[in-house]
Amino acid sequence: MARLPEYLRALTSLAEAGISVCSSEELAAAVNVNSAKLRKDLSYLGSYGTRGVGYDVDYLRYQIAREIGLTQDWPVAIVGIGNLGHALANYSGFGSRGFRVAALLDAAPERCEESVAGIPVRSFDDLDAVLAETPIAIGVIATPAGAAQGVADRLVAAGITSILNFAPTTLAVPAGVSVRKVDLSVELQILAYHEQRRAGAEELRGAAIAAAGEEQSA
Amino acid sequence: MARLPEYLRALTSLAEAGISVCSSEELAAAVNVNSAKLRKDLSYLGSYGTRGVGYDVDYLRYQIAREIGLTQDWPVAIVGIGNLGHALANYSGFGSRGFRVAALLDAAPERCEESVAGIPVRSFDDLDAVLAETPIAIGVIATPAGAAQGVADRLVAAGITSILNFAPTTLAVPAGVSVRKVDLSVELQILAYHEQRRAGAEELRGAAIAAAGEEQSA
DNA sequence: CGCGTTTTGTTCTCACGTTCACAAACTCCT
DNA sequence: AGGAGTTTGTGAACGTGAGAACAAAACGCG
Repeated sequence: MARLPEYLRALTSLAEAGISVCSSEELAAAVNVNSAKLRKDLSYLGSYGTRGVGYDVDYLRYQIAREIGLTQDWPVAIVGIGNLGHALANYSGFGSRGFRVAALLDAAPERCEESVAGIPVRSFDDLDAVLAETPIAIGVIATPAGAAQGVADRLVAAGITSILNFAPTTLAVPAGVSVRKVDLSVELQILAYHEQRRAGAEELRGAAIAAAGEEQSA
Repeated sequence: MARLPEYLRALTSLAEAGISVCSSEELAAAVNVNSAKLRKDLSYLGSYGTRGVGYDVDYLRYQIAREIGLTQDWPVAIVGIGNLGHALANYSGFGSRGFRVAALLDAAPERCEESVAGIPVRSFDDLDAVLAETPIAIGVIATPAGAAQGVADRLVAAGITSILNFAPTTLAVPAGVSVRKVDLSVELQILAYHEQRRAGAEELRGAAIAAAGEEQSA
């Protein structure tokens, strides 16, 4: 389930606050979900709570981390070291959960600095050589939209089965390869849509009030 | 619907390729969705296709853009000009669709350069003053997790009703405020989960084959 | 002008996810 | 030890969204 990471983060917050036991109600409130849904999600990975008491924060944290696979190391390669690639390479939250930036690749490595965040930038053409040196589990595409599909194809051909795509394109990949997409522009458009609907509703309300006023005056 | 932006992008691609008419089947293939679902989505905003022919690319593009609200200007403020804030301010895809970075805010503006991408960085304490100078429709939070809720509260208090949150926290906001979340770490964890399941399935297959072999030999 | 072909718009069915509600189980207090 | 109060885990209803199938409509051709 896609909610497990959220639960995990909330549990980590609780643990840092010194709380060692919490109820499904409390945890659900922290993640803004229904408590029944949360309990069902947790029950899916086993009965790790005690009735009448709640969940042991640290124990549940470990169980969720194990379910997600965070007990192992996930080496990540970032392709495309532009503005976004830089920011991603420097992103501290990366390493905190078993994810490790193991390689930086760019079509034109001479264009950017030789190393970013202490990691050398290699040429994307050397992909196979890099993979031979260090295993890579997840490829992050931070290239312009035009290059994304080509990069994805080559990553898949090199044996990578998990891709996180920041380029504003829908990638076509064979079955058995997971792709997650992060798209700034889509999120903004969704916000704009709701914002516009709110504005439209307000106008309608205003018009209705005006019409009511006219009716009264008529 | 959250798929409209995807359709819009695919249509733009088609238009750039010089295609002026397309069927629901073609468009659906470009976005990796079922054609019936696509037709249903489009019919929700009116009957803009012609049976036996398909959809006029430019016309449909305009209709979707109008539905989303992209025919107007959406001024955006970015709060938190760290690594990510920099990258966002410089992100070119921002302006392409009616979104315009109208203000950059940071708790400590003296820490970063005076201006990023040609836009001056103001102090977040001057939020009200900035809003008085220039209208802001959408607030983008690119601060560390700890500061995010406080920033959100102040944005909401200042009258902003749409927030795009890049900080790894779930924000609590009053009803009537839209929040979209972009969370790198969650996406990676979802990928890791699937990757682990794939690895686990492979092991199980291997074990089953081994067991079958043992059975045969027994 | 009418028929066949193509493609939309829509209806119906189904499956999934969410929510409610309750029984089982555990703790605390007397 | 027993009962009251909590809280989990889960079975059943509910609503929503997805997919298949079909009717209506537009175009082209004879």
